[in-house]
Amino acid sequence: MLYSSQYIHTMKETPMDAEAISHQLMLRAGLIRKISTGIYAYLPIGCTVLHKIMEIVRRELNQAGCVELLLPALLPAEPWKKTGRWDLYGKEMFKLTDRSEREFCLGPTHEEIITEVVHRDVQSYRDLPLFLYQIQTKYRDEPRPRFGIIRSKEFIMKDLYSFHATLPSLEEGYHHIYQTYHRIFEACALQVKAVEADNGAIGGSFSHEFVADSSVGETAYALCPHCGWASTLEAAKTSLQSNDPTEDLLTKELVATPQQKTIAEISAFLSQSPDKILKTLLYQNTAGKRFYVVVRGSDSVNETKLKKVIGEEVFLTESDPLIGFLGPVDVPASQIIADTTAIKVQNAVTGASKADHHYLHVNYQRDWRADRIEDIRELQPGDPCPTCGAGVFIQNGLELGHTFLLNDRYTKPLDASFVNESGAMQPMYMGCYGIGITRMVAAVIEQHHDEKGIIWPKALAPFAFEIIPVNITDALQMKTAKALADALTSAGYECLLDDRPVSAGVKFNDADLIGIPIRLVCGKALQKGEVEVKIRKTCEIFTVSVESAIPTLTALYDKQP
RNA sequence: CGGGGAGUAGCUCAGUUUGGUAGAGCGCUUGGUUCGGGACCAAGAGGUCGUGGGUUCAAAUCCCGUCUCCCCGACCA
Repeated sequence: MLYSSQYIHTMKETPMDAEAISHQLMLRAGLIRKISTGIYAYLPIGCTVLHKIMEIVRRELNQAGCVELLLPALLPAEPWKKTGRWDLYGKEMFKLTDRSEREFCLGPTHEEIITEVVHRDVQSYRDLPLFLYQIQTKYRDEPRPRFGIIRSKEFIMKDLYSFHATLPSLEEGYHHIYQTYHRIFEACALQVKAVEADNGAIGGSFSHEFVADSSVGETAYALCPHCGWASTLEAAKTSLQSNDPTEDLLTKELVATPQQKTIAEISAFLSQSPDKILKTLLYQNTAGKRFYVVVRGSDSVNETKLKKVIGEEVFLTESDPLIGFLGPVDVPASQIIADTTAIKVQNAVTGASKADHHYLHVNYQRDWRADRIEDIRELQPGDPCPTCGAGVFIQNGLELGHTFLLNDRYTKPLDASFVNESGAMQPMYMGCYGIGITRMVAAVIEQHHDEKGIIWPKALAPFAFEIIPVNITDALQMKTAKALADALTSAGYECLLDDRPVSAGVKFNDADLIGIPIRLVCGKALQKGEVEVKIRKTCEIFTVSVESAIPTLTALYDKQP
């Protein structure tokens, strides 16, 4: 393939509005172009990489017994209404109507529609289990798209759905896909961890996120260095035990704390450490019902955990005049949700529900009670690992895949039932498993680049070899370059021959930017009958004779990661 | 949704304070000299200064509206 007949437009300067390294490199190397916020076009070499990823995903899934199909991107509203997600999905869903005012959405995900399809065709347990997947563009109206294709309004996802006759079959299928996912990421040279996760809006019982190490990750998760346990903060149970020695319970005391609203201020003003302070947060549901949420001053509430406990959407109230001086004393226990650690704080400091005042020496049972005592605090670095007790780390990563057990969350409302072995009707058990294909491109670049540009792992490289005749007016250089390209191509390797009439430096820098694994230079060494070989990843350079080049190069390529 | 910043040539940006004929570098075109790490010389092309209105003899510049884009935050009492 001649460079001049390809469509590769590199940029010397980094576009101002690109933050993440992968975003900058994709723009500079000419893989993508921005069309609008969160919407990108894939230029030919970006498109090639995308296809390589899709092929790996297909190969591994097909090998694992999954079957590909293609669902529409434009979806009717009815099934979404049946499962309640037409409203639940909220503003993230692109909704539209056709000319006769029928309601549709651009699919943000496809549980409903696949369930409808399967429901029509599958009537017997003999047809189960079933693993169906598609590679399809998804549409989500993200509140804040960012980092190029990492968080965008339109993206390509591989979504797989499994259907089962029994729960054990579902769990077996889940683990099967879990293993397959590790193989997929490994085949794409991605370092990925499986992390216990929250099920999110999709519903279900347990779940994992597959998270890539990345500096631009938006998924915070806890990791145990000792046993390897990992969990997103939204799902992480905290097993912190308060082992304070028992103190004498002192008499509750009202103190003036003018203008001292934050934990930091009160901690300084009263010389109390934050973990001796009770923080009271006021939440309300959409109907305006109040919830007083109590955690230690040193802790934060994880709202995902809180919402799960409450069982509905709640919002932090910011307008109450007593904010800064709220406390659980004298609040009915039915309105209080306390964290498990909060009730153990003895002789605590807390707001007095009176402006500019706090109480000292407040104690659970005696001074306040909560009807609900739950794990709602966010895990903090150094907290004990729930499985082995070692101190956990917290780090960020980039979510590439997510697996869920959905049970009958969708099959029941959509009436996707089958006749089981004993002849009875029952809803199918369902699992769902996604991989962000477009996001993987960015993740690979995040993990494989240097200051000069991208370093493609060979499984994803748009070309295996890049051949550079230093001077295209030199007949010997061009002839040799073309001969090498032809030989490598007929041996089954994709080659890019940079035939542009530009200076050597331009070609070298573009080659480094684009990141083809092996570069061949036909230049001054040709006088000795040699071509120069550069390995992009290691920057190692050596020469080989033209005659022995092909076997040497193919052997070298086959050894590349 | 809240806050901050920015829209001037394909890209990066200057010019705006203090109103007076539209600028630079890179890129692009043509010719020549170069030819192993983003070469040089010469000649060119390219912008209704995001957009609508207002003030003024005169607006990229001042005022009001509007659109788009980027960043940060999305509330821890």
